[in-house]
Amino acid sequence: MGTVKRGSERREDALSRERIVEAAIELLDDEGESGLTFRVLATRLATGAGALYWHVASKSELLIAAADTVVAQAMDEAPVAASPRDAIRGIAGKVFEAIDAHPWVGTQLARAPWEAPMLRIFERVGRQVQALGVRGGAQFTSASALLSYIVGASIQNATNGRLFEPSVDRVDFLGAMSARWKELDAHEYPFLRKIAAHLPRHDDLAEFLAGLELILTGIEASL
Amino acid sequence: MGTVKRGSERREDALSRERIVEAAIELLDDEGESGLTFRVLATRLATGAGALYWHVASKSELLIAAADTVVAQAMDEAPVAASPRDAIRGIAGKVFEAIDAHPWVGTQLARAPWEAPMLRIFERVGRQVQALGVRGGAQFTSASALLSYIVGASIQNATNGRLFEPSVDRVDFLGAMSARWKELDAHEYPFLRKIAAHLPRHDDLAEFLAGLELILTGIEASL
DNA sequence: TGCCCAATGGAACGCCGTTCCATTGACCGC
DNA sequence: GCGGTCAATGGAACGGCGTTCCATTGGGCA
Repeated sequence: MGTVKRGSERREDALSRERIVEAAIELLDDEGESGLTFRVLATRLATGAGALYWHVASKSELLIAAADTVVAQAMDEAPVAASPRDAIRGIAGKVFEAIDAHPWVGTQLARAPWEAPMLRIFERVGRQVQALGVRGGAQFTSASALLSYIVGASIQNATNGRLFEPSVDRVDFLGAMSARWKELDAHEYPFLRKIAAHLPRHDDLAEFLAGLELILTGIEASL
Repeated sequence: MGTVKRGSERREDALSRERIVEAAIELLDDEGESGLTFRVLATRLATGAGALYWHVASKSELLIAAADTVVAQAMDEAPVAASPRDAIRGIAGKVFEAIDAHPWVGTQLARAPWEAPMLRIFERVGRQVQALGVRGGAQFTSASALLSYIVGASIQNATNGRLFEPSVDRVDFLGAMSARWKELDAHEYPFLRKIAAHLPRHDDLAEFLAGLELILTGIEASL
């Protein structure tokens, strides 16, 4: 092929920011947050750790880029909806799904809440809040509340499957958690002890969406 | 003093789990999350890093204990209230305040959402949800939604003051953020660009409590 | 008084993120 | 075609981390 403006393609397998981010996402998914290491990443890309720094400034920048890629894709996949309320449900569901599939994205959003990935979600939610008929400063309030809930709840959910070995599945995890709650001090933790019984048969996504409805109802009630 | 059951007091300045956790909190507050190091902590306590492991199993256990101490104190300080709704406002406010004063607590809650500190908050919120008249499975849904919102929003707020140097204050931070939002792509980010103007004069705590009202309204509407 | 063992603290291990720099090899002007 | 230039590479080295190991200590009890 002819000349390309800058650097062009040295080799077919040349390093590039995209290839690095892609490999980082794979590694994070495979090995978890502690599995992402410049050395391991370099090995997977058949290069040296130093070379990565030509394309990526630091590990935290790489993490943000990785999270942004996942979030951007999730936002693109969010279904078009008839009503603003449905649109918000769709966006929330996609975020929940993305963080569930990539738990490290949740941690990342909590660590850097004002970076690109969070802004993407905020923008999408905000537009629908506008479409809902919310006016003025309440737009910020409502969109922020939705964002905080969506991300906060997704993070908590995603940790379910991450705490123990991958071999321990969700049902076992909830069973163990329920047992732990039942053993709490009766005087200090009456509420947790009482609802511990509900834990094993609760549906994460349904619970998440039910919580979302509460906020949506609150927003529409204050229109 | 006579004999004490176990180990007793070797010296007045003896190491103990409490003293270690206390020093860790100080260090985290002074230097931020990256400032907590077993070596630095040992130096502050005038001992060696290895000695700490006699009282504390690992760094992550220490972080949980530190966060739990802060959260427990915040919960103890939560005001008694006339109505359940006021009580929830009080609890939320204390959590917000605690995470604002100790941003590392927020990160910690996001990283380990099923540990003791989170359960403390869940219990307090859950009791008030019960008192509000919510029944059965909806208690879990409502309390979870409140918890996710309270913690999620507090984390986002706390990061405001942590991103840049301590010398950069809140107003400058919000101004810089607002400027960044105004420079976003006009086609991709219409909502953020529009509300960027509101950013510099928004009141964090008021905004947080306004978002809380949305959920409370939603909960009471579905009674 | 002497033993025991909880408690200590310093050294060492294997990682980490990051920096440095000698080397490569494709492109551009000649 | 040829040589110079410089973006890009990758391996070595640096300082610091969490954690482990172990020789040493010194207070309480038989």
